[in-house]
Amino acid sequence: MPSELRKQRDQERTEKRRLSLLESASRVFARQGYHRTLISDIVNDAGVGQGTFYRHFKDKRQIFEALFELLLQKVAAQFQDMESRPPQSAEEFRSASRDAYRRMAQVLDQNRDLASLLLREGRTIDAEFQRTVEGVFLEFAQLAQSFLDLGVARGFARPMRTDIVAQAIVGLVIALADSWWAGRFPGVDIDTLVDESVALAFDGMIAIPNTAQPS
Amino acid sequence: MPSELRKQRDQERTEKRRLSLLESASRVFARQGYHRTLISDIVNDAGVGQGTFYRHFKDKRQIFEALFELLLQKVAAQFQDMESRPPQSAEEFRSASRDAYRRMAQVLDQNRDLASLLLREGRTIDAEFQRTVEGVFLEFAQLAQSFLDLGVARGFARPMRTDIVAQAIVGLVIALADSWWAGRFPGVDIDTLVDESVALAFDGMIAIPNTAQPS
Amino acid sequence: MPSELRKQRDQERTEKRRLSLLESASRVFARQGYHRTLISDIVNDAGVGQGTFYRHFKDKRQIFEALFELLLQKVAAQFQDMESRPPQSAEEFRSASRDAYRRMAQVLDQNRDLASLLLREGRTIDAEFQRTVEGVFLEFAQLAQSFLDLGVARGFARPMRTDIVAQAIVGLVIALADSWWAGRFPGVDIDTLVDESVALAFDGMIAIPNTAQPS
Amino acid sequence: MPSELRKQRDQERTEKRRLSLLESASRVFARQGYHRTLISDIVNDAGVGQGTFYRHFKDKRQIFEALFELLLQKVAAQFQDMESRPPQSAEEFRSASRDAYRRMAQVLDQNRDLASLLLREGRTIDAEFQRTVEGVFLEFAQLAQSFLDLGVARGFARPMRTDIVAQAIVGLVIALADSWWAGRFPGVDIDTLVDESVALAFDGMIAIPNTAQPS
DNA sequence: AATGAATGAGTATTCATTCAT
DNA sequence: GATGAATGAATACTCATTCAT
Repeated sequence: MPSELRKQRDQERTEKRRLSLLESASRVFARQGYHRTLISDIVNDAGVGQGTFYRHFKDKRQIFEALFELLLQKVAAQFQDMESRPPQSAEEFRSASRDAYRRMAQVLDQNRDLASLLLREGRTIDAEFQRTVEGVFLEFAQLAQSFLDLGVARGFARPMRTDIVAQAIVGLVIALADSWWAGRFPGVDIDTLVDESVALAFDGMIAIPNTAQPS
Repeated sequence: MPSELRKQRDQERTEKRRLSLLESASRVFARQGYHRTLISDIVNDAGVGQGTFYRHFKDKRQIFEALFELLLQKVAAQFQDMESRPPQSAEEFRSASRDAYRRMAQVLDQNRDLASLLLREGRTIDAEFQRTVEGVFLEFAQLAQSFLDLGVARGFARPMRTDIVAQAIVGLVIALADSWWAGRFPGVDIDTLVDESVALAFDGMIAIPNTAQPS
Repeated sequence: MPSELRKQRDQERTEKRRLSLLESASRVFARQGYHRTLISDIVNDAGVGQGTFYRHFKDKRQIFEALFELLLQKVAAQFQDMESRPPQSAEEFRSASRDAYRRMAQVLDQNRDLASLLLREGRTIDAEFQRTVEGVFLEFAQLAQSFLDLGVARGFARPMRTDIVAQAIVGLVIALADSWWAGRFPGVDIDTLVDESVALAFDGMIAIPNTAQPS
Repeated sequence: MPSELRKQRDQERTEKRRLSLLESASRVFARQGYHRTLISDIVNDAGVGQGTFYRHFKDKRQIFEALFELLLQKVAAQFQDMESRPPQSAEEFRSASRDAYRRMAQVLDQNRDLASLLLREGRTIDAEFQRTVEGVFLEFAQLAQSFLDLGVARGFARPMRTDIVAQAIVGLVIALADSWWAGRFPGVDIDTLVDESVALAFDGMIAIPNTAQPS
C-alpha cells in the first residue's frame, strides 16, 4: 500500500491549492478591497469550487490574516541576515539606517499588492485585527527607537524624543510607499526615494550654512 | 401668513435632524468602523426612525461623504485667516511652517473622531472615494511642496526633491496624529509633538557639529 | 399626533402577523415534519416575505418552541376550572379520573396537529428541548402519581408502585391519542376510547369471577 | 487457486466494515439523534474514509433503515422459541402474557441505544419510514389483540374493545421502556417493572374487594 | 476496495430600502 | 415629514456525494 506516497502527494496538492487561493485572494483584495470582495470572487479567480475555499480557510477574515502573516514572514526574511554590529561612527550610523530603509523599501515593493492592501485595510477589519496591525507597527517603531537611542547615546544623533521621532519615521516610510504605489512619483526610482528620505531624516530640510558659506 | 413661519420652523427642524444624524453617524463610525456600521445603528443612536435616515441621505456612503466634507470645511476654516505673506527669512520660514503644522494639529485634534475615521477608512469605501481622499492628500502635499519650493528658491532650505519631501511630511503628520490618538504618547502634549516634528523636518536627527566644535 | 393610536394599531397587526406565522408553521410542520420544513415553506404558506419571519422569530427552533408553549397554555386552560376537592369514595375517585382523562383527550383532540407534532418530534430537536419536553411529561406523571397515592392511601386503589403506574398511564394516553389520530380506530368515538382506557386502568383485563358466577 | 480464498477473505473484511459502520452509526445516532448526525460523524467514529460509507450504504436513511431491520431481527429472535400453545387456563393466560412482556423488556433493554433511537426518531425520518414504523407497531398491536381476543373468547379476560386495549398495552410498554432508559425509575429492576405492568394490565388499579371482605 | 479532497446545490440569515399609515 | 414593519435580493456557509488516485 503506497499510502505513504499517496499521503505526501495529497499534502503537496493541498498546499498548492492553498497557495493558489492565497494568490487569488491577494489579487482580488488588491483590485476590489477587502470589504467589497466576496468569497465567490476569490474562488472564481482561483478557478475552484466554493466549498474548496472552506476546506482551507474558515472565512474571509482568516485568509486575510494568512496573507498578513505571509507578508510578515517576508519582511522578517529580508532582515534575517542584516548585520547587527552596532555602528561605530556617525557614518556607520547613517549607512546602517540607509541599509535598513532600503531593505524595507525592497520588501514592500516586492510585495506591492499585499503590502498596499494590508496598510490600507488592515485596520478596518475588526477591533482585534486592528490591534494586531498596530502591534506590528509598534514593533517597527520600537526597533527604530532603540536604534535612535543608541545614536543619541553615542553622540551620532542630536538629543530628541526618540519615541516620537521613531513613529514619525515609520509613518514617513509608509506614506512614501503609498505614494510611490499610487504613481505619484513618476520617473523616480527607489534609490532616489530612499536617499531623499534618509537625507530628510538625517539632515532635515534646512539649508546648511556651513557648506554654503565656507569662507 | 403663518405658513411662512411654519416653513422656516420646519426647515430648522429638518436641519437639526440632519445634524443629529451626522453626529450619530460620526460617533458610531468611530466606534465600529464604517464597514461594520449598519444604518440601523445610526438611527438607533440618533433616536429616529429607520425611514428618517433616507429622507436626509441616500445611503451610508453619502452620509460618510457628508462627514468628509464637514471635516474639510473645518480644516479650511482653520487655515482661512493664515497669513499668506511669503517668509522673508529662514527664521520666518521655520515659524510659518510651525504655525501651519500647529494649526493642522489643532484642527485634527478638535475633530479627532472624524479625522481618525476618515484617515483610517476613507480609502476603503470604494474606488471613487479613494480617489477623492487621495486628491485631498495630494492637495496638501502640493501646498507643502510649493512652500518647500519657495524655501529652496530663497535659500532657506537645502536643494531637495520637494515633491518627495512634501509627501513624506504629510505622511509624518498623519502618522503622528494616529499614534497620538492611539495613546502611544502618554504624557506628551501637542506642542511637544509639533516641536519635535518641526525639529525633525528642519534639522534632521543628526548631531549638530557646530555646537560640538565651538572653537 | 395620533402616535398612541398608531402604536396600538401597529401592535395589533404585528400580533396578527405573528399568529399567522404560528398557524402556518403548525400546518407545515404537521404536513412535513419539523426537520424537513424550511423557513421558506413557512413564509410561503403564510404568504409573507422571508425577512418577516425573522422579525418575529429567531429561527425555526424558536417558532417550534412558541408552538409548544401555546399547547401547554391550552392544556393548562383546560384544567383551570377542574374541581380540586379530593375524592371521598371509590366512585368519586373513578369519576374524577375519567373527568381528567376526558379533558386531556379533548384538549389533545382540539389541537390535533400541534399535539401530534409535538409528541412525535419534540424530543428530536436538540438536547435542551428534549429535556423541556421530558420535564412536561414528568409533570403530568407526577400529577397522576400524587392522585394515585391519594387513592391508595384512602383504600380506593390497591397498593402499587404508583411512580411506575403513573408513567404507564401517561404513556397509555399518548399512545391512544397517537393511534386515534393515525386513524387506527375507525368508527370509534372519543368517549369509547376514554371509557375503555379508564376500564383498563381501573379494572384491568381480567374476567371478573364474581360477576360471572352469580348463581 | 488462491483467488477463491482471497475472495472469501475480502468478503469477510467487507462485512466487518459494514458492521463497524452500523455500530458507529448506532452510537452516534444515540448520542446526537438522527437529524443532527452527519455522515462525517459516522465515518469519523468508525475510523474509515468518507467514501467508504457510500460503498456500503446509499445514504443516511439507508443505514438507519438497516439498524431498524437489525433490531427487528433481534426482536424476532427473542420470540422465536416462544411456546405457541394457546393458554388453557386464566393462570396460563397471565403467565404467557408475563412471559411475552418479559421477553420484550429484555430485548429492548439489550438493545437500548438502538431501540431508544428508533422509538424516538423512527417516525421523523420521512413519510415512508413513518409508515414502516407504524406498520411494525401495528403488527405488535395485532399480535397482542389476537391474544386478547383469545383470552376474551375463553373467558380468561373480560369483554372489551381488544383493538383499543391492545394499542394501549403497546403504548404502555414503550412508555415504560422510555422512562426506564431516561433513568426515571432509580433502583427499580426490570422484573419489578414487568410485574407492575402485568398487574396493572390484568387487575387494574382498583382495590380488590374480595380480599377486603373475607367473610 | 478505500480514500479524502473537491464540489456546488441548497439554506439560513442579514440588512438596505420601500411604503402604507 | 416621520415612522418602523415588511420585504427579498444578496451572501456566507454546510454537507451529501463524487471521483481521481
